[in-house]
Amino acid sequence: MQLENVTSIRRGEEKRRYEDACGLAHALDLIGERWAMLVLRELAYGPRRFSGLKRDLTGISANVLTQRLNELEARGLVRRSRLPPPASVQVYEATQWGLEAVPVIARLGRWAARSPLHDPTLPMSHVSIIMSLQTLISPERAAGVTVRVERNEPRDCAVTFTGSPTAVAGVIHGGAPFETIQVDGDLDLARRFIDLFVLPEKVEAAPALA
Amino acid sequence: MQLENVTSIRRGEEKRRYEDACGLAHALDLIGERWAMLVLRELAYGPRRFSGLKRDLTGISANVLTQRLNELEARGLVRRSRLPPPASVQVYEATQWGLEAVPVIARLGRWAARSPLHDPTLPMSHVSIIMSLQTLISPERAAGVTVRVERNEPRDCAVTFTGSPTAVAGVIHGGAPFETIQVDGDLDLARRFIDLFVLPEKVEAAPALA
DNA sequence: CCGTATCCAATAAGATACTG
DNA sequence: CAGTATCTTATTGGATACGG
Repeated sequence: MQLENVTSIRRGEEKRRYEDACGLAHALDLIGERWAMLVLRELAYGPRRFSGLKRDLTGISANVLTQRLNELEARGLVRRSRLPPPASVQVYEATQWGLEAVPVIARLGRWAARSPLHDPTLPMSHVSIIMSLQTLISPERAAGVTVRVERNEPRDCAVTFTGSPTAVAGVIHGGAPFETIQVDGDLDLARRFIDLFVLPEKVEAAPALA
Repeated sequence: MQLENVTSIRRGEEKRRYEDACGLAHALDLIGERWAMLVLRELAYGPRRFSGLKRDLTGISANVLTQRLNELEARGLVRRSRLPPPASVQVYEATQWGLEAVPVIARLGRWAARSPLHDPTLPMSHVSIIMSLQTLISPERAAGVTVRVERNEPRDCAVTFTGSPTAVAGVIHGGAPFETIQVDGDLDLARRFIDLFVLPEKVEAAPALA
């Protein structure tokens, strides 16, 4: 009985930490658990509801999502808040500091895109495709252009790309024809927009097994 | 029997992946397992032997280290090689692509150093303190200075800092007095060297529990 | 609909002993 | 030294049930 209590208390407090002063080890103590960085990714462009997170994080179970959100909140990366009436629903949003990790994990994604094992045909979340616009933009090609990325209702758009995230990614990053999704507005501008983004060069396949 | 075979085959092949085209998700498929990024960190400045890795990755067990190294090798991040005679020992070294992840995970470490939960008094590896010199250098204060970081025997050094990684970190990053370690050579240069490094500002403590 | 809690099965991690 | 083998424990995921 006593021992069981001790165990359960410890479980909540210390979990499985790296006992290491290295900043990276601490980063992994903070956001190294399974799904944690992906939860943060989903919060990159503003507050989200539980059900939306669950839907977009394909494969996560409700109890794990609850646990990750609680941990991130306790560690100061995520805050619960309530949308103003009439919505009045509870949402989760990243704190300022939590948002500062986003460009770093985005660069991690850019690094991984060079992997020969990367499969871009898998489903992806809405946030992922948006984030890819920030990480895959070519500084040279975008010289003189200011690209601002935000989540919003489309208003007065010169061009809109409409479709599933995977299909839109296929057009913007994979060179798929416009017909595979819905592209409205200035098609020439659309083509110039797409040209701003360049996939990083693939690494040669691993020598041994895949 | 048949089913067991299928299970064991699958275990080796697919493990527990995120089925997500997002680059970040793939990065976590590659180096998201426990210890993987820390193994990569240890390889950041050159090849290492198994026993050295095991010693510096405090708390890792031999079987997990073996598994991580095999996975990283299969994924093209790490290569086994053999030191030239007379050493002739087997070592692990990061591939070019693997090394490209290092600055990214280093930035993750810098981000985490802002955490109020970070405890710099914990033990740290030799690699960690070296890496901190790259991540915590202040561009302003180091303007005009070229800092090159490498692993090597000390040769013709104007200043040397000798001590445990934690103690050296205490002097360089924590403002501890020189007497806590061994500092040889030009003490004034040592002081100017230390001034190049600035810890990032702490975030205010998390509101709820720690 | 928005979560939270609980139970169960599958895996990953940790501890330890052991072998070439 | 460089790992394997084995056993135990912890975490994860899936299903489902439950309260607001």
